Amino acid sequence: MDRRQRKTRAAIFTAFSALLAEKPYSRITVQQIIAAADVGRTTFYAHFQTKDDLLRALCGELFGHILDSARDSAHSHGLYSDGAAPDSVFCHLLQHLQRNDRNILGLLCCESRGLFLRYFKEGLRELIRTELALPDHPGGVPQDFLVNHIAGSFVEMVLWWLDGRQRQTPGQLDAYFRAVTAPLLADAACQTRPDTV
Amino acid sequence: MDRRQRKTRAAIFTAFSALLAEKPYSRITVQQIIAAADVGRTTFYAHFQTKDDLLRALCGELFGHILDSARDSAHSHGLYSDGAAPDSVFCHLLQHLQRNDRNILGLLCCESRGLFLRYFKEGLRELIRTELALPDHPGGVPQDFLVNHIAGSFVEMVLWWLDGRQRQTPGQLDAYFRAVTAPLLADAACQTRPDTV
DNA sequence: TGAGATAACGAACAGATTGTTCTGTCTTTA
DNA sequence: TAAAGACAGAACAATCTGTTCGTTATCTCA
Repeated sequence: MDRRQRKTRAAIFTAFSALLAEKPYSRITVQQIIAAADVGRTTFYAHFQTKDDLLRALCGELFGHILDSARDSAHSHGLYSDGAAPDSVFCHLLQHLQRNDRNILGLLCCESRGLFLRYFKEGLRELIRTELALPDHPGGVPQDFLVNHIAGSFVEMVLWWLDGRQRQTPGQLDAYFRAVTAPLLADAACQTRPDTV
Repeated sequence: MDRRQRKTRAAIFTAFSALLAEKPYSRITVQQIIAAADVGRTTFYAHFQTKDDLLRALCGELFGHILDSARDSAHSHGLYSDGAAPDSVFCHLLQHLQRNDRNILGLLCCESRGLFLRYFKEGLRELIRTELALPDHPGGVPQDFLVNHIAGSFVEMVLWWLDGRQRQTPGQLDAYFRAVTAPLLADAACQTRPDTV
């Protein structure tokens, strides 16, 4: 990709992120974005068809990155690790978040986080579906339901964590998450419910 | 409240709901709302400061209603019923949804459902916090986390149900929900994990 | 190194939306 | 019946959107 393109694209992403940190998505205008990015109006529309399009691109960039990383981790350790918590993929994801790569936390804390989490959850579901060998019908519940439940629970946990000013470490959160989801997977190739936290 | 006010308010709500059924919230303009409601521009702004304000009011109206009803049900049966599934509050909520009171399903299916679910979840959390006697630290997990997990899981389940064209009955869903959450509450005054579904 | 291709700029545009203000009419209520 | 309040209708300035134009700067490849 042309260096000029990369520069403007980056400038727009940065400006957009900064704006999201201070006002809700719905109140951000293209005007403000191009002003903050110091980019011509024409240029913006050459890169993105609309503001929603920009949002999609940003989400793809951010979550694609950490989910790919998680997928790699899954291949070496399994979705739920069988030993030390820090090796689990969920813990891996949480560590990524805490490290705040590319200011992803800023976006997940902003008023419009619902928009981002929708993308995040979609990616998560895909990850769980492909990487975790789920039992056929644990407790009489369809697999599809279970995948949604696990992905959804993870996202809800992240929200809770963010709202609580991130007082827990990734390790703690991972333990909580295991406590509420691992029992459902007792049949699968995963750790049994931890008795201490 | 003045009958005129009630009529206007109702007309706006109805028009707004109808519009939400056919296009996303972000693409609905005040123009369209007042045209559909057949109401003067001035009148709209006399009732609602902004479009977001209208959304808030609608959510309060809708969810306030079914959550209050659920609260009553909780007082007579407990949050998880101890016998027949149809008596549980969660099942009660699901039945409310399925009955599609005030076209609430239309709103939860539309592209902007994220906005509505935020309100719904907030109300749910309050309901669970006040109506369910949770064990202190089941599985070493903070109560607050558990409340969020249960409310969040319920909302995620509803989403899943809606996306799947509502193929399950409230009774089935309630059974699924018990299967994935009841084990966490084994210590509390609630049913143990059902072994058949 | 030079020329063509590509990206960005800046200005300007019509069309639409927003929230407000005004005046006049109708309905409620006291 | 009279005052208070709700509504309609029109018009408003300000803003935003998405597009078009001609011009300048930068990249890429021969």
